[in-house]
Amino acid sequence: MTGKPATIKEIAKILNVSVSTVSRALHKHPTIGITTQLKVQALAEKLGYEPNQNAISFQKGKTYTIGVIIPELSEAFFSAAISAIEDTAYKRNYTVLIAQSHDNEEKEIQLVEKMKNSRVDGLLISVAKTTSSFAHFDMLKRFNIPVVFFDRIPPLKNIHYVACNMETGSIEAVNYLLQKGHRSIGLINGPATLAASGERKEGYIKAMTKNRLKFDPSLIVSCNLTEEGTRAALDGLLAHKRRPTAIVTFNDYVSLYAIKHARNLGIDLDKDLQFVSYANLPIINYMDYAPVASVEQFPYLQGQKAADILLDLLSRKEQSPDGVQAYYNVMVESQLIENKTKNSY
Amino acid sequence: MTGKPATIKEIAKILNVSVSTVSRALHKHPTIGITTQLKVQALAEKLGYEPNQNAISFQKGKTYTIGVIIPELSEAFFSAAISAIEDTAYKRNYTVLIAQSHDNEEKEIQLVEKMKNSRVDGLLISVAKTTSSFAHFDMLKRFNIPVVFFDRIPPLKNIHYVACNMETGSIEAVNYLLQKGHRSIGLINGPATLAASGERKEGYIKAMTKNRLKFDPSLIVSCNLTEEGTRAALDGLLAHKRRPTAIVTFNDYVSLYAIKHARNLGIDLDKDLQFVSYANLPIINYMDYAPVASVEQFPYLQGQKAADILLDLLSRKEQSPDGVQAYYNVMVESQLIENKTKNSY
DNA sequence: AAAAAACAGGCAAACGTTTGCGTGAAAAGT
DNA sequence: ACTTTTCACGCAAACGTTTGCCTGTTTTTT
Repeated sequence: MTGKPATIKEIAKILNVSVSTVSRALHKHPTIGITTQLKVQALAEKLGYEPNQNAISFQKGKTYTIGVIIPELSEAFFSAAISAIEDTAYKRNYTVLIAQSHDNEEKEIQLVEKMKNSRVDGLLISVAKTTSSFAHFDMLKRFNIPVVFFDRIPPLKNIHYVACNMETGSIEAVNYLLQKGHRSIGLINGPATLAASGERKEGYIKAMTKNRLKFDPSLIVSCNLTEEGTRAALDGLLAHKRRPTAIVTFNDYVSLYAIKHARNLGIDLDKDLQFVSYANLPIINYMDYAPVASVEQFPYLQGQKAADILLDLLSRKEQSPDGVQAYYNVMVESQLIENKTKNSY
Repeated sequence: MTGKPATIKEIAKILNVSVSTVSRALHKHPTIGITTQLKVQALAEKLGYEPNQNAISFQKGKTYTIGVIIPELSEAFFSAAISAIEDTAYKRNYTVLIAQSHDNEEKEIQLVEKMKNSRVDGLLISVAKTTSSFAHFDMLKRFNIPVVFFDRIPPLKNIHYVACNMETGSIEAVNYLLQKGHRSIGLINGPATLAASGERKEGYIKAMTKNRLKFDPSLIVSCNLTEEGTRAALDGLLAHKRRPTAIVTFNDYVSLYAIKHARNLGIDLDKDLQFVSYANLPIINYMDYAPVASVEQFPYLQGQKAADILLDLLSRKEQSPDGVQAYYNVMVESQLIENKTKNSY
C-alpha cells in the first residue's frame, strides 16, 4: 500500500524463507510444500505483489514484446493491421511496441536498432517506400531476432513475409468490367517506382491477354496519386482514340479524384464511364458516385497472419534454439468487392 | 559478429579494465582519462556494442517507455492520436507500448495492470465506454505512475487530462446554420449515456438561447448511431410541426446515413435540408452530398498535447520525485470546418 | 621536500528474478 | 536399525548496467 511495489525479497524476509522458495511457490513448483505455497501466495496477494516484468525480461533475456514498425500509423490500412497484431499478440500474452517510419529510410534504420536494443523478441515490419538498403535487417538476423515482413516486402530471399496477392484481385477487376461489356479499359496506375504499381499492371495485362483481348499499352497511364495528377491522367485516357468506357485506378482515392473530374466534365458515370479501384475503403460505401467495385486487401487478416507467424517462430525458438528450418511466405488473396450500397439500405 | 550482442563486460575483459571504467568511458565521464575513453569507444564500435536497454531499464527502474491504452486502434480518431503520440515520444527518446481495450472494462483493467507490471514510466489512456469503476487508476497513482487521460475522461478529480471542448464547436455549428438563415434546427444526437451526447446537446442549447431563439426540446432526438436508428430519427424530425431546415448530427456517419435517407425521400439537400456534423472525417470532402460543415476535434493535436504533458510529468519526476504540484487540464477547442470541396478542385 | 589536491580507475553492491545444485530431515525400504 | 529415497527448502550465481566510495599515482602547492 506504500509507494513501491512489493518484491519477492520482502515476502521472503517476512516469511523467513529464501527468495528461491518464494519464487518457486509462486510458480507452484512441485518441490515446494503445499503449506508454504499457500502461505507465500496468501502474503503475495495481501501485499499486492506483482512480478516485475522488467526484471524477468532481463533475467530471461526475453521480453514477451514484439516490435512493429510501419510507415504511417494513421493510415487506415496500417491501423487495421496493427489492430489485428495487437489482438493476436494479446491473446498470446505478448505486448506490442510500435513505431512509425514515416516512410523515411533513415528513421526506419534507427527504429530497427532501437527495437533491437530494447530487446524485443521479434519484429513485424512494413518497410518504408524509400528503403533501398537492407543491412539493418541482416543485423536482426545475426542477432537471431525473427522478423516477419508484411504488406511491403523487401526484395530479399530467405525472409518470412505475408503479403497480398494483387494479381487475383486485379484479374477479377478487369474480368468484372469485361463481363459488364466494357471493351476498352484504362488503367490509372501509380508511380512506376512502386512495387504496387507493377503488380496492378501485371494483373491488368494478364487479365486482358487471358481474355484474348488485344492489350493496348497506351491505355495504361501513371500518375503521382495527387488530385492534379489524376486529372491529367484521366484527361489523357479520355483523349485516347479508343476512349475507355471503364477505368481501373491505383486506389480508391484516385478513383474519387477521377470521378470528381469526370463529373465536372459532364460525363455520365452510370453509362459512359465506370471505375474500379483498390483498397475498398469504407468511404466508398457512402458515396453516390464511387467505384463500382474495389479490390480488398484485408489488412486485418494480413496483420493477424503476420503476428501469428512471428509468435509461432518465437515459440519454436524456445523449443529448439537452432536456426530456422523454413521460411513462411504467406500470400493472402486480394478480392474484388462490389460496391453494393449505392443508395440502398 | 557472432550471435550474441557484445556487452560491457567483454569490452572490459579485452581491454583489461573494469566494467565501471568501460561504462563511464562510454558515457564520457570526465573521471576517465581521454586515452582509455578512446580505446573503449573504439573497441565498442568495433564490436558493434549497443547497450542492453533492458538491463538499463531494470537497473534504473525506468523504462523510457510510455503505455497507451485506447478503445480501438483502427478508428480514425485514435489512430491519428496514436500517430501523434508516437511522434512526440520518439522526439524525446521514448518508446510506445500500445494496447486496445475494445471498450471492454475488464480488459482495460487487465491492460492497466499489465502496463504497470512491465513498468512503463507513464500511461496515456482514453477510457472504455463501459468503464464504471476506477480503482485501476488509483493503483497507478499509488505506484506513482503518472497518467494522462485524453479524449475520454473519467469523472475523477485530481487527474491530468486533455480533452476537446465540444461546446465551442457546437455553438459555432448552430451559429453557422442560423447565419445561413435557418430558424428551425434539429439535433440528431447519440445515446444519452454518452458524455459526448451531453456536450453536443449543451452546445446546441447554449447557442440557441444565446441567439434569443426559443429552444424546442422536441427538435432534439437521440439515435443509436446505426443507419436504421438514424433513419428513424430523421423521420421523427421531418414529421415535426416545425420541420427543421437544418440538422446537426452526432457525427459524420450519422449525417451520411441521414443524407442518404433524405435523398431517397426526394428531399433537395441544397435547398430544403442542410447538415452539420462532428468529426470532420476526410471522407466528407469526397462526397457530393455531405454535411456542409463539420466540427473538427483535432485528434492529432490532442494526442500530441497529452504526450507532451506526460513526458513533462516524467521529466519533472526525475528532478523532484515528490508528489505532483498541479494537475494539467487541457482543453483543445473544437472548431467548425466548412466543407469547401464540393465539386471544386 | 613534505603535504595537499587532483587525477584515473577499481571494487562491489544493487536492481528483482530464475534456476542448477546442494543438503538436512523425514519417510520408506530392507 | 541402518541405508536409500524422497521431500522441502536454501545457497548462490547469473543476467548487464550504474554508481557511491575507496585507493593508488601523479601533479601541484607552499
